[in-house]
Amino acid sequence: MVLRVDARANHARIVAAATDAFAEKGLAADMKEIAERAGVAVGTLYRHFPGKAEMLTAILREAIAVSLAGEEAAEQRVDPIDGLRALLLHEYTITGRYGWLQEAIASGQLPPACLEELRAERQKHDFAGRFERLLRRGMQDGRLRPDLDPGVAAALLSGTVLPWVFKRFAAERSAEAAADAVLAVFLGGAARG
Amino acid sequence: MVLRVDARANHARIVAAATDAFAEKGLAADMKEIAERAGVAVGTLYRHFPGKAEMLTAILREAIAVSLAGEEAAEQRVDPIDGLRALLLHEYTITGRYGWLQEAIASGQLPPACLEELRAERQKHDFAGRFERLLRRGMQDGRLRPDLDPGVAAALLSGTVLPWVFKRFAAERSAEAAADAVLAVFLGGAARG
Amino acid sequence: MVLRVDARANHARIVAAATDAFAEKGLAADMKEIAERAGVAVGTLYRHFPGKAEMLTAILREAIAVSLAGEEAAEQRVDPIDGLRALLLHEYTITGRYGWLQEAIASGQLPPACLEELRAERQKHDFAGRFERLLRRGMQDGRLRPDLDPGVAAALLSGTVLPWVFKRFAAERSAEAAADAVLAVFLGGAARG
Amino acid sequence: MVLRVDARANHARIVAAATDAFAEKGLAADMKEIAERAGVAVGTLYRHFPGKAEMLTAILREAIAVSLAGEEAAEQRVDPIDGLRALLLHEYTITGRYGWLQEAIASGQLPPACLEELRAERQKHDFAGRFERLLRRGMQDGRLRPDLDPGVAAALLSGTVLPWVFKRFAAERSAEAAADAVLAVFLGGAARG
DNA sequence: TATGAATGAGTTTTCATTCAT
DNA sequence: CATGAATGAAAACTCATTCAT
Repeated sequence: MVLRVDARANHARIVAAATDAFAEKGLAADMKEIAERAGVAVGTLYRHFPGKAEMLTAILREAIAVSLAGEEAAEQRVDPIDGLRALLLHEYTITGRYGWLQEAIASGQLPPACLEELRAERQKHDFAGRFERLLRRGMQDGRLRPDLDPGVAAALLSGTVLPWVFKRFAAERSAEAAADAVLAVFLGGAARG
Repeated sequence: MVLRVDARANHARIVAAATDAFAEKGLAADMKEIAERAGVAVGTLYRHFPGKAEMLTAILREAIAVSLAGEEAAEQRVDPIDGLRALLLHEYTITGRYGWLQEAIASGQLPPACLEELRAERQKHDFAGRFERLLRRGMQDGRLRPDLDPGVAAALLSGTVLPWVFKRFAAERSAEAAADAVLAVFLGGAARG
Repeated sequence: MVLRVDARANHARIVAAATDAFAEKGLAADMKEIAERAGVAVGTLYRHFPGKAEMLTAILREAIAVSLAGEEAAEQRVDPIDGLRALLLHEYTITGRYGWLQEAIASGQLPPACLEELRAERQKHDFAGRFERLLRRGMQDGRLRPDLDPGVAAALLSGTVLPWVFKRFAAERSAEAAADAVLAVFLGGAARG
Repeated sequence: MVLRVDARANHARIVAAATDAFAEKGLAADMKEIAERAGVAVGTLYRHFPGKAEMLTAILREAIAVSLAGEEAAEQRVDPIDGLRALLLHEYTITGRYGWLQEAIASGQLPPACLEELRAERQKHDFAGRFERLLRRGMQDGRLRPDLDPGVAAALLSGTVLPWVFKRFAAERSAEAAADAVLAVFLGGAARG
């Protein structure tokens, strides 16, 4: 029982350390560094995960779990525009921690094993899809222009979530302020009244 | 002197092969594979570049050169909205070839040597900054809302250029159609009239 | 902590194997061969030393340490002629193990890094200088001719220490006999009475 | 005919360049560098020599040829002490140019092919042996002590010829002065009176 | 069970040698 | 013939993974 608790704590420490390491160095971060950050020996990593790929899988799983709650909550908002705001806010909140994963997935650098195992869950996590669904609801509700192309509109919003873009425009803003500012431009348009 | 023609051709073949390989496999693409794609022996890579890092630098330099022409032309348009369209169009055109570099730079995975050598040129190439400048001009000209936040607006546009976003929304569109569609949403806003 | 014993043993085995390999093949001896001689895998060499140059540095350091004790003891002899004999004897004893290093240093083939780091210690180890100092003392003491050129005399003695010379004349002699024989000729001169 | 002259000149230039390069960098000097020093392309080296080993063989052959004349002349002197002086002088004169070869042979780093082909000639060139023969003659003539050990005495003299020793004691002396100084100590002995 | 040293396959890099021009 | 670009085997080095302690 006590051991279980210890092991569980170690597991969490390792996942956290690996998440940090990957965020800083990309997938090339090496096992030695992860072990050091976690304060354990390399061998210990292999007691908790069969290998690097599985460690990534675990992080991806965690990322998805963390995301899903917020994403689903956002999508369940009655008002689709509230939903968009909540979704942006949620993604901005986690982009610092998990943005690298987004990039790694996007650029096809994750070991295939990761992706296969998580195909189903990733589907659920696909936030660009969620933006699109919320946008469609907004169009049906009459809150958004009926002639909007939801794919394109989702692209505009979801691009702001990627770390490189986010870091740039939101460097000195709270996530809330960032979400509000993006939504203002997005809804109101840039063209003069 | 005569051989220079051959060597020059090989050089181009190597740069092209490396660009492809990096686009597909990321920076982890190995020298052997690059050589095979270029149809030369590994040693030949090292006759053309001192090492992998310098090869990357060369590609980055080429990418910047290719980008700059289009980016500067776009920025020189008299009408800032024409400029935005031209800039989007230009970036969409090259994102397939050089998007991975954008990501690699963004996520800090390039060898430091690359970045140091090209700091100045990268400044010039910074397209998010160009979006911002064009937007400011539009605001001064009265074509865009005076209360626009140009940083945020630039974020919306420049996010659509990143490969992951671009691939998604523009999969079945020409670059022109994509630019027009993005601009339409961006200028007109998503909210109902 | 416990493993340190193992690792320390391995470290010694590696240094010994490398010393042998370099003695036989010169600096061109390759890491694979050194690993085989030491009975470890190549990777293990790199756990103990950052690279080949540092391995050489370690051997050089060891060589100097081994040399210094004997050389300083020789120089401290009250009787400078005893000192010369002790110094010759000492150098003859280690020339089989470290002579190649002497040659490598002499012919400028060591990686610059080695030399830089050990410049100070090498100064102390400079045995030709020690011969000279002992000779000067002998001249002051009146044991050696006052008109001797100590640099030239040191050259005669220190030349016999180099592996190529030593192997030739001392092939079938003990180090003691060799030192005595050299000293006899050196002190007495070759000319007839 | 004209071409022959050209080719011969090139051959000489290459041998000279290679000799310089090996003297500076040791056997690790690379073909590219030799070609550059000779002012020809690498390919040209291979027109003149089948490979690096044969180039070394050629240099060794030249070194021996250059040495032999002087060494034989020295050995033919009527007075064996004149002979010793002439031999020292001769070796000091060429040690700057060919000393590295002496070291390379001594430390067994020459490709076996070199040595095999030149075994016979090397025998003749063996200057330590010549010192010994001259010393024996001096002993028979009564010019040198009858109880001298000629092998040991030869070691004392021949050690001074090796580049490392020679550079040290003869840095600021002419070859003549060096030979005289060495001979003075050698013949007169270092001991007082 | 945790540790960290050892392993060795896989990369990067070098350089003697070949060969198209 | 000379040239210098290309070749590829061999060396240096890295790092995920294993395993003795």
